[in-house]
Amino acid sequence: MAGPRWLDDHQQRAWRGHLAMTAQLQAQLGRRLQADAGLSFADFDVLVALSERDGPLRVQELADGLQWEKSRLSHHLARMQKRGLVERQDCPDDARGAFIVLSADGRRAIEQAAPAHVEAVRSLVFDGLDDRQVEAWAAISDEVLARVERDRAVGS
Amino acid sequence: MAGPRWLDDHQQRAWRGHLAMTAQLQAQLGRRLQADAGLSFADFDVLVALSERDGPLRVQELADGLQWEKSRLSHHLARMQKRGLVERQDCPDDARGAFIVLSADGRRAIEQAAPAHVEAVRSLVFDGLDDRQVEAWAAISDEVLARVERDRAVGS
DNA sequence: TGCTACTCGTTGACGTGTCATCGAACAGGG
DNA sequence: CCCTGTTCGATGACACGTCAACGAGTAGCA
Repeated sequence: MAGPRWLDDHQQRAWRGHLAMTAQLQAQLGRRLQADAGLSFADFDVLVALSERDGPLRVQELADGLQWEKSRLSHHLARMQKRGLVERQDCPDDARGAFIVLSADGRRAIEQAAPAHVEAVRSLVFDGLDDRQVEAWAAISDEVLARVERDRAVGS
Repeated sequence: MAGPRWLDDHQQRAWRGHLAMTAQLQAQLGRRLQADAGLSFADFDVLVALSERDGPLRVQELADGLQWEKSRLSHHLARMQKRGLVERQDCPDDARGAFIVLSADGRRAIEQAAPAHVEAVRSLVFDGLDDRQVEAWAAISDEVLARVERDRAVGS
């Protein structure tokens, strides 16, 4: 069972803690969002991205901003459109392309969902952490993200 | 757009960093696992749980250990059984129940996959963090996890 | 024994994510 | 203008996760 370079006890503990925490936190935030506003976590991310840069957005731009694969976004937008959360407009510059805009319902949904979601993030996460921990957390995430992206670039 | 109790800049930065990091890290580890051993992240978790407590395991025990919903586990075990990674035995004590055991292929798969996976976790995560950061990370995860579980208990 | 209530694990329906692939449209060089 | 290669976004097939519901078995109690 012992390969070379196993994890030491502290690393093991941190890693298992991270896995458990992310899974449970994600699930709980998702459940709340669903109960409060009928939105999934993914819906929320799309709506936030659309409302931040208000106005039509190309599918590819949206995918870049969300760091989603284009096919995932295409499927998701189709479902959201069917529910009336977003609308498509065709793109005069490029006949292949499509613009995505928030519908009135979509805007209503995000504006209604956001306060409760932010409050949930605050109460589940930040109310338990002091400033030093928040800084440390950001630094850790940045470091790991940088490594993952380097690795992704190499592997491709 | 300004509800009561928004996130401050540091919190915002930490939160977005966390979301991006977890998404990318999970995806990258999953891709590697898939490429190296033909396993998904979920397969890996199940196989680890089965190999840690060597021998037959009741479905519910497995679900508790993994913190998975029983239906998710049932679906997943069906797929893994179809691929020959696990086997079922019936349970003499309780005719409703089922025992799950690692198959020979399953054991081979986990033993082959584990070293590369651990090495990936090390190189993507822990090689970039010092001891103090690892401790801080574990403390943060524990604190958030405790809050989520309290919240989950209340809400139900 | 017979009744009720509960637990075990499975199932079906449905939303979601990934991969490979597609047709259509663009871009640039002959 | 045509040809070639690329990009845009959509699609089909399939793996995955959740919810509600189910049948079968168990436990408690009269």
